[in-house]
Amino acid sequence: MINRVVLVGRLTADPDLRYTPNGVAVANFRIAVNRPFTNQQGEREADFLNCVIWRKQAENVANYLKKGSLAGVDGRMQSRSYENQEGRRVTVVEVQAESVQFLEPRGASGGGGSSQGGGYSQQQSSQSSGSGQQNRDSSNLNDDPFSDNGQPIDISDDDLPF
Amino acid sequence: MINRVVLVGRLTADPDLRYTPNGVAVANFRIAVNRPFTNQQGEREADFLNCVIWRKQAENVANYLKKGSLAGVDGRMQSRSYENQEGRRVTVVEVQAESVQFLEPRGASGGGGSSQGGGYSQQQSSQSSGSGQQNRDSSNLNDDPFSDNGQPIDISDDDLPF
Amino acid sequence: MINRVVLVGRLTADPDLRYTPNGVAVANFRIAVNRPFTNQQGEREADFLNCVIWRKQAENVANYLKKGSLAGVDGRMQSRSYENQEGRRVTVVEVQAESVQFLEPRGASGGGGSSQGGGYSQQQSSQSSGSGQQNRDSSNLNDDPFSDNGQPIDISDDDLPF
Amino acid sequence: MINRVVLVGRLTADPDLRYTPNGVAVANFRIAVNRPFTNQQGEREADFLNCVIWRKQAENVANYLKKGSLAGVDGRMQSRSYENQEGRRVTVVEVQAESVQFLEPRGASGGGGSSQGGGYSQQQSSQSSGSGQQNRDSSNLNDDPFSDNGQPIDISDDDLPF
DNA sequence: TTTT
DNA sequence: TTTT
Repeated sequence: MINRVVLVGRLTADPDLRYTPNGVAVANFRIAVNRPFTNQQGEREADFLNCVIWRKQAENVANYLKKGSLAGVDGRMQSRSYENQEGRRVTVVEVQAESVQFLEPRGASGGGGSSQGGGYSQQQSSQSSGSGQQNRDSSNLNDDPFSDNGQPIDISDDDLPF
Repeated sequence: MINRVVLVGRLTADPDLRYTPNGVAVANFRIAVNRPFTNQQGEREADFLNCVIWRKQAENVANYLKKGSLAGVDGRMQSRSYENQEGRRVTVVEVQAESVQFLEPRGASGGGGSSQGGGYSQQQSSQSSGSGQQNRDSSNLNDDPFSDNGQPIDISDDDLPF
Repeated sequence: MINRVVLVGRLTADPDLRYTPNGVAVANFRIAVNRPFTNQQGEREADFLNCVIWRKQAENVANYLKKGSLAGVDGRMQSRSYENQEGRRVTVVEVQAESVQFLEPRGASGGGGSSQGGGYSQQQSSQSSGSGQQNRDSSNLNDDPFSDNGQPIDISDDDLPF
Repeated sequence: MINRVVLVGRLTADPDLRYTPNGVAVANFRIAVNRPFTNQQGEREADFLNCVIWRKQAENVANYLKKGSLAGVDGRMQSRSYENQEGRRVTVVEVQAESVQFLEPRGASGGGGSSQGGGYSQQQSSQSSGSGQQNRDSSNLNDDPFSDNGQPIDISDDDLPF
């Protein structure tokens, strides 16, 4: 069924690169997309959208994008559901990116990040992309799957559909 | 900034139509979009995506779509953040639909719903669509903004950007 | 770079299935997409868009879609340029489909076509799809690449980027 | 019906701004979108797509974009058909842009153009955009509707659907 | 919690 | 919690 998302926005933080136990790279990043209209108070709001990308492109994203970088994303909307510590069922919606385009000119420093500059190149998914059933450690006190920085993720490669 | 979503899927339940205190119609509905690949167990999974549509189109959606109906949605991804009873900050991502296309042939009955059939017509947003800062009653025990069926929603029309 | 198209419309004719000399299937079809507004005369116009799809999906399209069928297309816009008999350079824009969704309910007969019914299934490109530099026979009197029905197409498989 | 296009690419020439007899601004521009794969010869090709935008945004495009500028386009595919001097019917496909995003950092000079720099701002269509039945002068020797620079276009405002 |  |  048709499921297509295209976004252009800026990273709100440096990307978070990890590896599955089998060595598959996966990067999470969040982009802020400014709305085309202002709210009742005359302020321009933004939407904050989590994105996931796999394999070689994940490493490229980690190497070339940082907080503040302008990037384009072409992918699919994906929903994922888990139970938090209060036993409440939480549904997370994120974008499974199939390709990411770096829109920062080469040598630009977009924000307060730490890595090297981008350069208008584009990453294309080899496969029609992945899945990302990130069955993170449920004993993790933090149930926001985008904030458990630091630890390796406990995805079995059996969960990956490629 | 570019923010574009196109989905085709089936309603998981009848749409939920409400009115703001000022009489603006707003419909919430969820669609299931089957993934183009199967998971490790060979099962075809789906993504469940919440959609919002405003005004005249909201009433059309409520009149012509029901549980099981096939529909196409063209819109934008929107994020919204609120605090639940545990004081935890929850971020909700939904699709602000700008237009909805009914893909059920006229007279078809897609599922177990209750309303009348669809018919391949399409609704187009007059304005570049709305917002949906649905600041629902915070005393509501249920903090899933898609499950507080029944009560009127307490959106001030001042919150609507059109 | 980002190049994304999503269409839902009806086939204006039966799909045209061919094979390259190396046996790669390619189907051309045209879909009519009704505009969301009416013109000055109050008539609803449509856009007529040529689409191309390769390999297994091409055969599925030929088998399950016919004139009048409702279909969804997810793909990329592609331009192609050739010289017509008058020596005039003509640019053709078509959609390279990466996936096609059949939106006709199983058993439905959409229009005046000839083949069997569709059925809500979807075809997904195995690769991030193809190209289609259809360097058709330039001695062909007809320089509309979508109307040279009948003859085999003279694409060398060397021209295919996969 | 669903008809959605999103592109990111670079202008192949300065935009062409004109006015209808009734004073409605319309800008034509062509963008080159690099393909995500290389051809048989290992070269990266591009698609060249004509875009049209109306009213206030047309003037912004003319003021802020020039040859070489990086831009994002969100719009619809539109087909238009006319007869050339040889009496041959020619179909043109172009993108009716609903919004254009300037992706060149402020002060950047993207290419060999002539006008001033862009600046990451975005133009949003007030209406769900326009049409563009650009019934150009049929006595014009050149039947490429994107190359008849210089003369005013003979669109009656009656042809505009807004 | 989920649609065919 | 957020980007320019």
